[in-house]
Amino acid sequence: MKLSVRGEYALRAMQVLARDFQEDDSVVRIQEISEKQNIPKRFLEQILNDLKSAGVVQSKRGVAGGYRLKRKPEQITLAEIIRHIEGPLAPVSCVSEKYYEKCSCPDESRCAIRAVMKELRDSIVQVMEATTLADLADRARALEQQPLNPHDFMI
Amino acid sequence: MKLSVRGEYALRAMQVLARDFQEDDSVVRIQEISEKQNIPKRFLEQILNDLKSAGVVQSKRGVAGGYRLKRKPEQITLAEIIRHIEGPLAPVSCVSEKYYEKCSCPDESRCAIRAVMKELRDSIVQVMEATTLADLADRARALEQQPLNPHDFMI
DNA sequence: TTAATCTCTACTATGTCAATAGTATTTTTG
DNA sequence: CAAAAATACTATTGACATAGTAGAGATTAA
Repeated sequence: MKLSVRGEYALRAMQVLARDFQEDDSVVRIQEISEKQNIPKRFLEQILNDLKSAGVVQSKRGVAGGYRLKRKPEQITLAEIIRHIEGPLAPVSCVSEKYYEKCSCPDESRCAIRAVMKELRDSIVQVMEATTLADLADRARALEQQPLNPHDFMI
Repeated sequence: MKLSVRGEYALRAMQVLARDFQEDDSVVRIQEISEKQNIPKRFLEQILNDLKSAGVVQSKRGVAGGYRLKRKPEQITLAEIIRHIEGPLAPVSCVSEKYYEKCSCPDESRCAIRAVMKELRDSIVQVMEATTLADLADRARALEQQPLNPHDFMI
């Protein structure tokens, strides 16, 4: 059920771009994202390049180059990012809406596991479609306000 | 976010054992599970062996040998099975209750992604903890009643 | 022209999926 | 009681995907 490291890095990189997003053409260097998030730089390059072909980010080459979100943070969901990096959100492909593949079981229509996996897919998709990069940035800003570990504030 | 093939096979095998479960000492042969579910036999052996050390099934060797659930189907959840086969249910280890691991991000307590992943973990755990092998067997029986593909019955 | 940056391709290491082969145990049968 | 057959058990191996590294090239600003 785990996200791949690739997928996790992608989300963390997008969180940085979302947090620093401005309407002008300002970009953030790979180096900077890499340092802020402890992500291996060369690996991050590949991931950002993927997200570029996916239309999530755009890049500027050369000396003052870097990456920025191609659309507003409100218009990019976590689901979109993960689908481009990892493929289906569904735990098994036979319940995927966007990447359906027949599974090896004898009769999908009578597979009880498939029924449960559909429920699971729905809850996963629900969360990932509902959360945009803008939400992420808002939350990040809120968390930055807290001076200490949030556990200390739980009543 | 995908289940490994191993995990999927484990669930499908347990579905068979749950469906055929009886209070006596009857066992089901690997061969039979393998045929019913189109799972490579030799691979299934390894998976069932894992589930044996996990205390989910028990085995009987020799001519009339095979596998059976070690406990009643009501007492085995999908969460237990997947945790033993795959490890954490959480999409990233830094939000796992049972298998927590520090992640590489600079400050977990201020990571917005982590907050979202926690929500996701909760919905996943909710479904997997709530579903027992008895539920699966009930659903399987109900689906067997339906003569045709359930899509045909949706209004 | 130089330096900083992204881009592209290739390579390595590790882990997972799956198949293969052989071993150990139990029941049946002669 | 011993041999044979059926079954679970264990270890090894190869193919493929994932994670990460490396080098050379292309583009841009100063």
